Amino acid sequence: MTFVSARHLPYVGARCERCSLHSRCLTMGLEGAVLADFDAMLERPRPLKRGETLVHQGDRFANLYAVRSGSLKQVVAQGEVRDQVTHFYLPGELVGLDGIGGGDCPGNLVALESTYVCEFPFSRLEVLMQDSSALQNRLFHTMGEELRDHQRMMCLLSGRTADQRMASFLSGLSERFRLRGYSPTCFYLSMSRGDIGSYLGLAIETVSRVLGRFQQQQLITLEGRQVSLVALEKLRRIAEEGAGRHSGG
Amino acid sequence: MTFVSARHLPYVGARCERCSLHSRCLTMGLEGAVLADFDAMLERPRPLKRGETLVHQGDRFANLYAVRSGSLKQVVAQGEVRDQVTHFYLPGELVGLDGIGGGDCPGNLVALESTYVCEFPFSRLEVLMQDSSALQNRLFHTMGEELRDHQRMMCLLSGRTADQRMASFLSGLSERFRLRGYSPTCFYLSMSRGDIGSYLGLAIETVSRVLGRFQQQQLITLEGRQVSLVALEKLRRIAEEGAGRHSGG
DNA sequence: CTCAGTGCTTGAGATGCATCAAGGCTAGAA
DNA sequence: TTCTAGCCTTGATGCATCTCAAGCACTGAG
Repeated sequence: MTFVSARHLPYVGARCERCSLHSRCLTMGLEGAVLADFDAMLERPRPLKRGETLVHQGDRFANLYAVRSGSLKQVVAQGEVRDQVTHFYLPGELVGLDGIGGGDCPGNLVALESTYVCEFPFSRLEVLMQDSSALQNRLFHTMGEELRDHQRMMCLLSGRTADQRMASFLSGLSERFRLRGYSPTCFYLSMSRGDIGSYLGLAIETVSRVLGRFQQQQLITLEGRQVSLVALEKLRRIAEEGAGRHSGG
Repeated sequence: MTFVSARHLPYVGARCERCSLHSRCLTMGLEGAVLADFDAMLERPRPLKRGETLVHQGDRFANLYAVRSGSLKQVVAQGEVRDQVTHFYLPGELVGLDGIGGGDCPGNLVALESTYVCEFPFSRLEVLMQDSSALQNRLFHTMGEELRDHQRMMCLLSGRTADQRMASFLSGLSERFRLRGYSPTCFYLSMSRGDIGSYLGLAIETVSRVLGRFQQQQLITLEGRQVSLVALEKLRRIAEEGAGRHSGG
């Protein structure tokens, strides 16, 4: 008989092969023995409460995480500069890739609501990957996607108006929810206006004003953090409009 | 006797083990047979002329590249939105990671001056990595670093003043040159003011004005594209000052 | 219930940077 | 040499967004 640490409650029932996110997780395409090995490797820590920190900036890098339910934000503090939100993580997304090869974790990971994650020790993942090219490919692909996401974000932050950033943010969330089987037009913003502003490079008042404007223009409806995208196509168009700052028109 | 394609001039003399960038390249830590396999895998295409395109946006992703000498920029075109520079690559840096797992290349790669690269077919790299955990680690680490770079860039673009961006850009270049054995205080900007502006999210006129101001303040001296960082420490301090936009002070 | 704290909204004014416009410098072609 | 084209600089102006300030709504504690 073995004991389970206080931190790791026995989610004995949980198994990758039965997980609804299996096909969107690192496990995509894994089968049989490899999937079993993978499953045996991971931990399912107790759920995080809203505001609780999963990983602290500067912690030694050791694990990747997958969000099973709930959501997280990554917050980076840089010296005197005020903290900045660099990422939001939704169910089915892989967390912690930016710590790989860096020795320690580049930011705090904070739960935005009650959140369940799976924990993969990276050192064991490395071993598994040596035996499974499928798993190796999967992780490389996921990192490549994250690089492309960051690139899009850099383009967004550099030379787009507040309206475009907000429209892009909302339609981006919509797409991520849709891909995971949730409603693409009606969802709850688990992050505060302040988090959104920090992420988009806008003052909190600007976030509030833009959302208000969108509501007036009947692009969205808003009740607190519950948002409904009434005119998703128009939002998309705003997000991709040629005329931003720097655009000469 | 085999023929060499017109595109691939016979740099027969070049070998990874003798390359001065060996210890900063993907090959870092590789030895013996693995290094020889690696060497055998790569191509050394003819040098690119200034303005020449190594990879076109939308090309099928196939290769990673390492800069041996010269420099490149990555330019991303997004629909109606004007092109945006998302990256500069200096000698010893790995190019193309953001194409992994994406099917096609996310941006144009354009030489800023006469530039030599090495070309690694990614499919062969994948095979080599199955045999060499050192190589696998190395690539993961490099991708992790690139993610952290992007993160820093996102923080820079979101909520920092023009002066801070420029100071950060210059001290960042300085550091990259230093790490590669070049002078950290005196170097040539192979990119135009327009490229810098696009990269930093500033209008070209602003780039010019900020550089002028820095020169007046005796932080740098400037002759065309030749720059000398007179007060590198002050630049670093400006780059990391708490007071930016959004910082409440 | 009151009170304090937090998150959000709204208004008024300040400002950093983009934009528009003009001119200078350099390199290459004729 | 002159002409042209890029690239860069400098000045004047306008505007998007930040900042400051006030007030509302909600929540939890006492």
